[in-house]
Amino acid sequence: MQRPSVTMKDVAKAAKVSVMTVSRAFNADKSVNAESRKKILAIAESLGYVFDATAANLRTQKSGFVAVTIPSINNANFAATVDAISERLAQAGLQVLLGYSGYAIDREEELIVQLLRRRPEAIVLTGGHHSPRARRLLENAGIPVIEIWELPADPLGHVVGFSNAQTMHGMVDHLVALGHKNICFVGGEETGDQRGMDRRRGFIEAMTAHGLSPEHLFAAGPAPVSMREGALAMAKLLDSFPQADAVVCVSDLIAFGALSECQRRGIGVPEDIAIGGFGAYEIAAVAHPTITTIDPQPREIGYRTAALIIDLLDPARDVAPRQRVEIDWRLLAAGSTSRRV
Amino acid sequence: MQRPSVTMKDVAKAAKVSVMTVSRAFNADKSVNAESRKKILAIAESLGYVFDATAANLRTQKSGFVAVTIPSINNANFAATVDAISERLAQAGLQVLLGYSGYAIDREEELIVQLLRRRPEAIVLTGGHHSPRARRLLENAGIPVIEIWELPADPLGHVVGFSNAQTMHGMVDHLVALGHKNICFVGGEETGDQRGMDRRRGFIEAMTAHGLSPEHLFAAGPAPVSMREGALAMAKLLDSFPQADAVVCVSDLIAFGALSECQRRGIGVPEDIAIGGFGAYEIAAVAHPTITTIDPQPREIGYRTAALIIDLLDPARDVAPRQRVEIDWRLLAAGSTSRRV
DNA sequence: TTGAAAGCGCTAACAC
DNA sequence: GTGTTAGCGCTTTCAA
Repeated sequence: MQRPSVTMKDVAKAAKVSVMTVSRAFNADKSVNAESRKKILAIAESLGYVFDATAANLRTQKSGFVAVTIPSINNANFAATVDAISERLAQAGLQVLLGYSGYAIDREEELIVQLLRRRPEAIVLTGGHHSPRARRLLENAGIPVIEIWELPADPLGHVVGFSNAQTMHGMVDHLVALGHKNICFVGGEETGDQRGMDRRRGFIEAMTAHGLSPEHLFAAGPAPVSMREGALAMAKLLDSFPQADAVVCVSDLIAFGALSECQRRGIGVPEDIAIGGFGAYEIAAVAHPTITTIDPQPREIGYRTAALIIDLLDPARDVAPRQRVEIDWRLLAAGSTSRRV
Repeated sequence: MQRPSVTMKDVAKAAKVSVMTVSRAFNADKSVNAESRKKILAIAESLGYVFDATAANLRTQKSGFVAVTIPSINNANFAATVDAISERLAQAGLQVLLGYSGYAIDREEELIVQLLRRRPEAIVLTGGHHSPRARRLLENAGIPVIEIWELPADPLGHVVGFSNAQTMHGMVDHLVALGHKNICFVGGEETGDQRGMDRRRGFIEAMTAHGLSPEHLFAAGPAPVSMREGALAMAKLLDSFPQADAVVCVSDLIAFGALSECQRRGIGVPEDIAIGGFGAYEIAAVAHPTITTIDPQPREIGYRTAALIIDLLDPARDVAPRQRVEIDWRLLAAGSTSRRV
């Protein structure tokens, strides 16, 4: 039960070759005889040898890791982005080292330190808001830094994202075109969720641009907010502002909670009140009515991020610094916002 | 932009001490003068030094990693387990190295190889079904192996889980007590989702035990299955077996899809047909009606797993081999299954 | 309380 | 096509 610790040396001895040849066999170096290689790998397998990446990394100064931070693992959209990153990077032999910042800037700083100690070859950060020390560490790390899911005003390095504020212009335009005027917003207060706050800001901008009052803002509590909070916030909203004819929610989960609350009260959606969400979560497509939402293409964010990293790590390619990849978002109009008569 | 590569040597030189003293300072060794330590850490920070865990790991033969495999990141329950594991292990200075097996046994084998190369100090596997080579690798790895989310008949090492089949006895007993007889099951066919298949098996056992026909089984497609597939499967079910008075679904997502399909058709839940799910997903508590489900306590699985690992890695504690921690599950009766008249 | 030497398991660089 | 030597950045061990 103790570490058997079969090393390359043991394999070399058993195969009657030098350690170097074993190393070459494992790294698929062409200079090693194909037959020797096959034999060596077979002997290694029979000895139960497992290549030690730690030692190789130290020598080559390449960890094979890409560090990724997300606010929470329990969010289908971030999960989709991470999944896409992992999938694409695995093809390039890179492994994702994942960490959760818990929507807290100081948790993120500590996390970044822990991740940098592993000497990742690149680091991906969800969001563009970091502590001063975190910024310093990242700037000095000497590795590509990619911020995703936002378009930070002052990016650390590369960016793969979209304007969360802009998406809300799309949503408000859609509702105004349908004849809505008393439009409210739920979520995105000061909570550490920068993207939610950006969407709230975008809502205010868009309402103002249409000459409508952007003052009907309802809190849903600190991130992460979900369905339950959506129902509670909607109850508050209906009680305090019954004239509301549309509600924009910071996420589809909130929107679904809001929809549930309406159904509980016998309020018709979209006849009495329209509801819009964000995120194109599965629930938006399955709920009754289906929920109008914004698709931010989370997998596309992941793929583009991974592709950028692969390019950046390829010494043959000379990628310009501070790439800015803007991801298209789409409004998906659905049953929860239908034409007014 | 190239690796600045400040090493301990550089810090030592700047602080006018030996590398060894710097090492002691970073490891909070009491033998180092408190004032020296403070000074050294300040100098290190000013130089932008970041401790190199790779090098330390090689020397100490401890990686600080615990490897964890889950079928998919995009599953709130596995995410909750991983989150709880990470949280608890972080307190012990251990980092989670996460990988996705994609519900495929050969993907899992490849993943296990990749993870073992990083020399984790323990490995956690979701599920108890592995390829022969994977089993061999894990047995020879010389580290604690913990299988979770199931109670495998032939475990590799330790187990933290529950009987998926048993939970369906609970669900069927509940429905039978309410007077249901024509009970169907949706999901869990041969798809690589061992836990889903176990639940399907448990359903068949329980129905047989009650003297009821366990033959109304409906496929929902290969894992991962979700809301959409639930709606489609329910449509098939309603068309081919209109006498059905209750449906047990392999997960709450399927159950919600099934509920949606009923609502679309004007079929009353629970008046015309009762629906049960699994997983205690948030949707079960927010849907209308709320959905009766099984809570498998995913965070508890994570905490108990992490606690076990911490004990196992503590040389002072002598934990018996092949621990078997059984997690309690609970039936949460809700609106989708109400008493028959 | 601090330092010097040796080495963890692998690979770059250079021989042969 | 294969082997030898040296060393990646730390820490163990022993000495002072």
